[in-house]
Amino acid sequence: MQLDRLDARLLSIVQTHNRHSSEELGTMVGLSATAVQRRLKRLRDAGVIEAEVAVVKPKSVGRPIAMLVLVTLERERADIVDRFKQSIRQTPEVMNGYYVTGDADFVLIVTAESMEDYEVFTRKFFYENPDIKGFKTMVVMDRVKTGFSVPIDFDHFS
Amino acid sequence: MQLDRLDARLLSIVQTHNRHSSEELGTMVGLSATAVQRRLKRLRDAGVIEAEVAVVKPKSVGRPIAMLVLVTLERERADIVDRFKQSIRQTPEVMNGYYVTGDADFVLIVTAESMEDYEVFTRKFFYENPDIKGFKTMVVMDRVKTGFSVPIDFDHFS
DNA sequence: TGTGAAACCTCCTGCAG
DNA sequence: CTGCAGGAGGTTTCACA
Repeated sequence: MQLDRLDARLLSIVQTHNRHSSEELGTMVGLSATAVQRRLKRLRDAGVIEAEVAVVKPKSVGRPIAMLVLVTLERERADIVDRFKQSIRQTPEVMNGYYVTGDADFVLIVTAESMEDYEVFTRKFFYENPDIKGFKTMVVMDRVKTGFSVPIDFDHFS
Repeated sequence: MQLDRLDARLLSIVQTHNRHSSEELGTMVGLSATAVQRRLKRLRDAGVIEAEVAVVKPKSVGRPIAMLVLVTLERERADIVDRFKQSIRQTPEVMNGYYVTGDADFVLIVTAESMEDYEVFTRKFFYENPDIKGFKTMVVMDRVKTGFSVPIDFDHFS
């Protein structure tokens, strides 16, 4: 799908604040409310906007701590990789999972209620999985930047 | 703020799909539309809901690739750490930044338009920063799980 | 908590530029 | 593609029970 500068500006706004009215958005980018709605619908239907979500503070729901885990598989074979991707998707404690090149095969962000809780998690998720060669846990002391705001360069759009 | 089971159920819904009508939410959790809206407003005001955002597909806006970078500082001193946190917040290419214990001091998720673009970024962001001792780049081959869904255990709420 | 009313917003459609 | 206008339905905030 081909985007123009107005789409880009709308995206950069709604990706950080999705509760503006169409009229507000219209005055911000210089369009009518109707045009804004048409464009947002187009962006949603085309999958440019993948989802619209509320961000919940983890501490408020009893998950104050997070770990960053570097995972290495026994063998980097397609079926093993796919199987591990599946288990990532099915495990709610894993908030974030990346398949990467380099020292590790996967990098995960895992939330926990406590250290003991995380320890229990590692037993079930890592030690009982024969595909996993090893993992290294780094405790997250501060989530400096969370969120998924993509930098948007307006000059790249007509 | 004290949450109950209904709040927890509302949160678990809106954190993955924030476009339900209040009435839909009401029938899902067993409340009237008005009560749902009152609760959501309370959760927003209390900061339990930190933000409401649209998730934009990075590929659609010209940022098809991502790197995961392990950063080590020259010295882990409070003022140096704080200065680096600030530069993370001010740099849009850094989508995600964590201050961690262990082998590295920070872990970043950086988006780029291309490898050359990333190389330019590393010169400006890492090599020109005297606080940085070193960094190790891992190319993200697949973003298996992105998003911010916190696992919510309903049993933990009255 | 629920109900009901009023004001506003959304979303879709048709029409015109 | 744009804006304008109309209508159905959802949101949001009141007061009141």
